[in-house]
This record gives sequence, structure tokens and C-alpha cells, in this order.
Amino acid sequence: MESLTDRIRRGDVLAAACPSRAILRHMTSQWGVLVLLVLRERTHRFSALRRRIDGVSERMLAQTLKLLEGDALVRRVAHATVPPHVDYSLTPLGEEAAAHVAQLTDWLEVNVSRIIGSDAAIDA
Amino acid sequence: MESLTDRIRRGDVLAAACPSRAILRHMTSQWGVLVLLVLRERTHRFSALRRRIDGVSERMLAQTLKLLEGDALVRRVAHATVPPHVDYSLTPLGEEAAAHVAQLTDWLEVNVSRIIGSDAAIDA
DNA sequence: CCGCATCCTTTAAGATACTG
DNA sequence: CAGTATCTTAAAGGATGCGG
Repeated sequence: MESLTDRIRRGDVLAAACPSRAILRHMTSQWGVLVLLVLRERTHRFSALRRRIDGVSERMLAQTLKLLEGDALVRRVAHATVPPHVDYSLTPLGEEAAAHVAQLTDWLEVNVSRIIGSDAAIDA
Repeated sequence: MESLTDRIRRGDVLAAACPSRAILRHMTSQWGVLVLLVLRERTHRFSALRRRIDGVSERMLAQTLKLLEGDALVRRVAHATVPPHVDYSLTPLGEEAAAHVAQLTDWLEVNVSRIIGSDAAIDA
């Protein structure tokens, strides 16, 4: 039987105390997913991200970006100009992560109709 | 310029009103991800899922399962026995979804060290 | 002006006792 | 055993302020 310490060392997302759990939460958070997706196309500034990601609040966008930056998935470059100009882009690590996220969303966008069409599909 | 209606018809996750947004939220929710992962191995009953997914509460597990069932990703089979016995498994659609989720978590488990090791990695 | 930080309200998550 | 009802706690959303 594998010990908890071993599972954490392995990066097991099923272990609550494993750091991978937190990173997974950031990446797959409601806005984290969309931020990664949008940054995958190109660098965006804060306000551009906000406009692109329909429904996100300034507060949540800022928080999400900070978390992803803390996980070394997103790079933040602030230009010391007036008015301020801050560019967000993916790190190499972030591009790998975002690629996986994009696979998921691509699959979803293609298959939404199968889900909505199914008789199990009840809204919630 | 593409209209909002067209984007929704296309399943665009960036459109807040698109059904794909809600499904994406369910799939990538904190517990949704882990439920899909665990069900990918095999059918589990409620209590087994609860034990396997470290940290999940009964309430959240029940809610997550209901949402995923509503999205036709999870199948719920209740046996009319005393004591009750309910089996949860993936639908074919759910297996496709779970496969993408697993790709993401597999990548993460392999690369956590790169993230934790990076100097950007601040916990939050 | 833009990119946040802060404050406050609203909503969702977590713990747990309880029922069919 | 597999949930639901209820209560408590934390996180999300909105409005506003402020420094660069």
C-alpha cells in the first residue's frame, strides 16, 4: 500500500494535500480555463482579456491571473507608462498546459450538441 | 464580425450564455475533474468515490455527480436493495471527456516539479 | 485613463446531523 | 448506504477608489 507521502511526492491529484491539487484548481477554475485558452492565441493586455472573456469581473480576472502567474503558467509584463499597460502571455510551461485545456474545450465545442441533445441533459 | 447567436450555435465557451460554458464548468469543477478521473478506472459506488477523492464532502460529491449525470457524462444505476447500492460509471460521452481530463492531469502530475521548482511558484 | 486593491453584498462551498 | 436538510464559513460578484 502506497503511503500518503509517496502519493504527494508522485504529484497525485487525488491527495488533498498535494500541491498538484491546488495547481489543478487554478488551471481548471472557471476563469483559469478561459484565460489559458485566450492567451494561447496571443499576448493580451488586461482589458483585452476582460473583453474577450465574456462575463468575467475585473476582480476575478485579476485574481485568476495572479494565481496562474504564481504557478509559472502566465507571464506578466507591466510597462511603466501613463496610462498603464500590462501584457499577459503564456510561459512555455503555460503553453503546454493550455494546449491540454484547448483539447478539452475543442472536444466540448464539437460535442455540445450530443450532450444537449441527450435526454439526460437537464440544466442546472 | 460574428454575432453572439452564431457563437452560441458554434458552442463557443467564451460566450457566457453558451451552454458549453456550463458544461465546461461542471467538467472542470474542483470535484468534477476528480470524479471523471476516478470513474475512468472503473465503476464506483458513492461511498467508494467519497473515500477515493480525498477531501470531498458528501454534499459536494452528490451535487457534482448530479450535474455530470445531467450532462450525460455520468450514468447512475440504483439497485433497489436494502441497504441501498448505487453505481456510478461513465457514459461513452463521459469516457471521451474523461480521457481529455486525464491527459491534463497526467501532464500536471509529471510536471508539478517544474512548477514548484520555478521561482514564480508562490503558494496561494 | 488603465490596472488593480478594497469594501460590501450575494452566492456557493464545507461540516454534520438526520432520514428513506 | 446513499443521500438530503440545515447551519456555518469561505469564495465570487459589484461598486468604488486610487496610484501610476
